[in-house]
Amino acid sequence: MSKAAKQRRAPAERPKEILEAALALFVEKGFAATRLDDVAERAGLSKAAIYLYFEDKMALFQGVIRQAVISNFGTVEALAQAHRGPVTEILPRLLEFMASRIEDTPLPSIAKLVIGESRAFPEIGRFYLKEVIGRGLPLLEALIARGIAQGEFRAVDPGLTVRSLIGPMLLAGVWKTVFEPIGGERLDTRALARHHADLMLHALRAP
Amino acid sequence: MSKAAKQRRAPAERPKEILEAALALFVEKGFAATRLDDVAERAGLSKAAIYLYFEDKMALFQGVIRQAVISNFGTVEALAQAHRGPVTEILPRLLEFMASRIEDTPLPSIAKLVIGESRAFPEIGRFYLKEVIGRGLPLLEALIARGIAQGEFRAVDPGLTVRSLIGPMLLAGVWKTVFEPIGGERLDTRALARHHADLMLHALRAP
DNA sequence: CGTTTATAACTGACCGGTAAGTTAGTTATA
DNA sequence: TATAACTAACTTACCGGTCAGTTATAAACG
Repeated sequence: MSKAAKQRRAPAERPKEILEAALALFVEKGFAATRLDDVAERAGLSKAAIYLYFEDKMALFQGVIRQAVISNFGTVEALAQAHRGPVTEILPRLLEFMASRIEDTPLPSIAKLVIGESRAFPEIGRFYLKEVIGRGLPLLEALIARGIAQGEFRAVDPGLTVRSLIGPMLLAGVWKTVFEPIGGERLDTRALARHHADLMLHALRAP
Repeated sequence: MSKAAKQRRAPAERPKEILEAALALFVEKGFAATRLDDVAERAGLSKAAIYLYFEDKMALFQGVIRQAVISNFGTVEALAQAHRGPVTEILPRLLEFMASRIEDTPLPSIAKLVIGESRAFPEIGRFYLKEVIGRGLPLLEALIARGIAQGEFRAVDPGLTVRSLIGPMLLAGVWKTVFEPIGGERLDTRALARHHADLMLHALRAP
C-alpha cells in the first residue's frame, strides 16, 4: 500500500466511486448543469479517467439511474409478496415503507431527474418505466385484487386504485425535492402516508 | 398592409408571440436544451429581437411560466368558491375540472418544467409555490374544513387530506408528460379523477 | 404631394466563455 | 520492461449575449 496517496491498484472499485460522485452531483444540480470535471474531482481522478469507464456523459447518467434504481427496489417486492396476511394490514406498512424511502434515500431525487430529463433522454425514461413502474404497478394491483378476492375490499378497479394509492407519495417526493429546498414548509411524509392509508382503507372497505 | 411579409407595426403583440414560441419549445425540449435562435425562428424574428423584449433567457422562462400559470388559474378559484352547495357535490367536479386541465392544456408540462428547473432557478420554484400552491392549497383545505363543519365529513386533517386529494392528479400530469410520450400506455385522467373522487368520498363520509 | 428626417423595430455577424470529448504522453505496478 | 491506470493540455462546437448597422414607418417640412 505504501504512501500511495494517488489511489491506484483498485480499479474494480472505480466505476462505483464515479457513479457515487455523479449521483451526488446530478441530484444536486441536475444533468445539464453537472460538469464532468466536477464529477472527476469528487471521485478523486481526472475527467479523462471517467472516459475509461463510461462511453460518454449520457452513459454515466444511465449508469447512475440504473444503480440507484436496482439498489432501491428489491425490498419493496419482498415486502409486498412475503406478507400473506390480510391486505388491510399490509397497505399501511407499504405506504410507510415508501415514506421512509422518500425521507431517507435519494430515490425522490432520482425520480425528479427522470421526470426532468426523460424528454431529452428517452432511454432513461423507458428504463424507469420498465424497471420501476413496470414491476411496481402490477405488484400493487395484485395486492388490491387480492384484497377484493378475500372480501376485504369492495370491487374497485385495481389499476385506478393503485394510482390513487401512490399519487400522494409521488406528491411527497416532489414536495421534498422541489419545494422544501426553496422555502416550502416541511411536509411530514410519514404522517401523510399514515393518513392516506387510513383514508384508503375507509374508501375500500367492503360494506 | 401591402405585401409586408416582414411583419412590422404590431409590436404590442410581439412579447406574446415570443412567449408562445418559447412555451412550445421549453415544453418540448426543456429549458437548457432550448436555443434562443430556435425560439426566434419560431416567433418569426431574430434572436437579437428577443432581447428587445426580455432581459435574458431566464426572464423569458419566467415570463412563460407566469403567463401559463395566471392564464390557467383564476377559474379554479371561481369554481371552488362560487359553489355553496354540499362539498360532497363539489369535490368530484373539482377533480374532473383538474383532469380536464391536465388533458387539454399545457399545464402539466409547465409543472414538469418547474419540477425540473427549480433547483437551477429557485425564483421559478418560488413563484410557482406562491402563486399556484399558496393559493390552491388553502382553497382546498377550506373546502375540506367546510365539509367537516357541515357534518358531511368525518374530522380529518384538512392539510393532509388535500394532499391525498390532489396527489393522483399530480401523478396523472407526470404520467401524461413523462411516460406517455415514450411509450407508456395511455392513462384516462378523467376516469382516474372520477374514481379517486369516489374513493375520497367514501373515505371521508361521516359515520 | 413629394422629399427629408427622426426613430422604432429589427437583423447579421461576431465575441467570449464553457464544457464535452480526445490524445499524446506519464507514472505506478508486476 | 511491459502495460494498465491515469492525466494535462488540447480541440471543437455550441450558444447566450452584444453591437453596429439596416429597414420600415411616421412625422415634419417645403
